[in-house]
Amino acid sequence: MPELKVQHILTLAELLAKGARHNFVTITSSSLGKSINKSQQAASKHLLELERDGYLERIRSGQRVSVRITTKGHTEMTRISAILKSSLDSSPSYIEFKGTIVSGMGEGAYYMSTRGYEKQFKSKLGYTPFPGTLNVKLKDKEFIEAKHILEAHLGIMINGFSDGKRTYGWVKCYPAKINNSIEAALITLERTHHDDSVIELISRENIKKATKLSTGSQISIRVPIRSK
Amino acid sequence: MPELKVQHILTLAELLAKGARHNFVTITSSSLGKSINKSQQAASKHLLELERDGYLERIRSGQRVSVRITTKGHTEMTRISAILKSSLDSSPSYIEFKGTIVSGMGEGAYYMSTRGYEKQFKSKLGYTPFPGTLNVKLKDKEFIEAKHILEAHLGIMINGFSDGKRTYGWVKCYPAKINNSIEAALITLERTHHDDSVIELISRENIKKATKLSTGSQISIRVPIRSK
DNA sequence: ATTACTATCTCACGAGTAC
DNA sequence: TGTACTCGTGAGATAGTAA
Repeated sequence: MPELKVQHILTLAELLAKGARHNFVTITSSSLGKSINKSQQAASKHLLELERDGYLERIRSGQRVSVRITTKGHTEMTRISAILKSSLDSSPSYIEFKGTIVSGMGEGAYYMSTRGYEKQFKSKLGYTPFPGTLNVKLKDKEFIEAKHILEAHLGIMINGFSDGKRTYGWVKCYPAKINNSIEAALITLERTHHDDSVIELISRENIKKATKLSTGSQISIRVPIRSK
Repeated sequence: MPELKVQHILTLAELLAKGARHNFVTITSSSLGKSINKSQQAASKHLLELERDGYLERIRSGQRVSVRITTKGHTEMTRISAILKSSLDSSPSYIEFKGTIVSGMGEGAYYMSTRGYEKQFKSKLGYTPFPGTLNVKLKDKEFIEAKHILEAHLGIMINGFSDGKRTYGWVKCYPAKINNSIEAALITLERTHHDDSVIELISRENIKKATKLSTGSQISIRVPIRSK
């Protein structure tokens, strides 16, 4: 689609940067070559081809050669720049997980309702979660990998504590949306009893009840991330 | 400087557009090839090289291959996009002419102070120009060419008229700055008595007096243009 | 259906050089 | 100094094909 050759993009960018949009700019092929990290010959050929294809015009006054980008050249550069920019901007700002609900909300309940965690959830998450976790078995390798990527991002840290009898590890919370609607938090535990392919979620409500989802249901979890 | 190969830019852009910034996106080399207008083999090689150089990661689940752009890849694309954008934005928004003042302010005076022109100058330009024009002999071919480019842009049109005895052609005015300070207007005439290498300027004041410039002085004229 | 190898072709680049 | 030929080299593309 870009009928402008890829190799010429940087050359045009360089000329544009030198101000050749509206005015003729005097330039030598060797200086241009240095700017684009190519030889004098390559720069000369670029100019020749760009001129031939209508992306720039040249005027010679004896030795001096002046160059100006045509509207066509400018349009094309604008287009490419827009493609790049939009492909960068269109990146979704979330990490998505897909999998199926597994198990009950078994032993998670015990931990989640421990006093030491509950207080922190309330203050850092803004609510006291339903006592129990929703476990989701991830569908593919890529989601397991995504979990590692997620861990590189900042989450809400719930500190571990000890109640004298035993110690409880930290819990990291990542606010998330289930099926693009229910507010929840994906949690990672310092001491997990699951393997890598299972993630755990907590929420204000009993997720299964609130959503008619049950063991075996396919769900999607999206964790928004701030793309610095 | 871009250690990312130029040929890979569009490939990365395509993957980015498919959402591969944070999530693994499933893709085949032949579909990617179609997207970037290359062969399946070329797309495959691009993925291989981009992975080798750390711009993306791949995960295979049997036949399926999922791809995600790394931070390095994203950073590099952002950098290139910024280079392009800044080279487009940095374009000066004026057309510049350089030359030397010639002749006196001879016969222009007669026309400029004609009642039919004066009224229009006052209303369209905002002032009644000093009766006389400053003529500038352009220094180089590129400025003569720039004059033609200027003519493709919209100017302020002063209509021609007839006073019964004779007819007067239109005058097109382009507000300009002389030596980056004095407000003036470059004018082009329907019926000019100069050759292409001379431009005429009008101004509220007597330019020569106001600026200590005289015949033979080198001056610069900048005509701002709105880059649509 | 895939991916990715090998072989081949094309063309971008730089060296040398004419002008 | 300049630009821009020719020509040799190799990167990057495709065709064919194996797995």
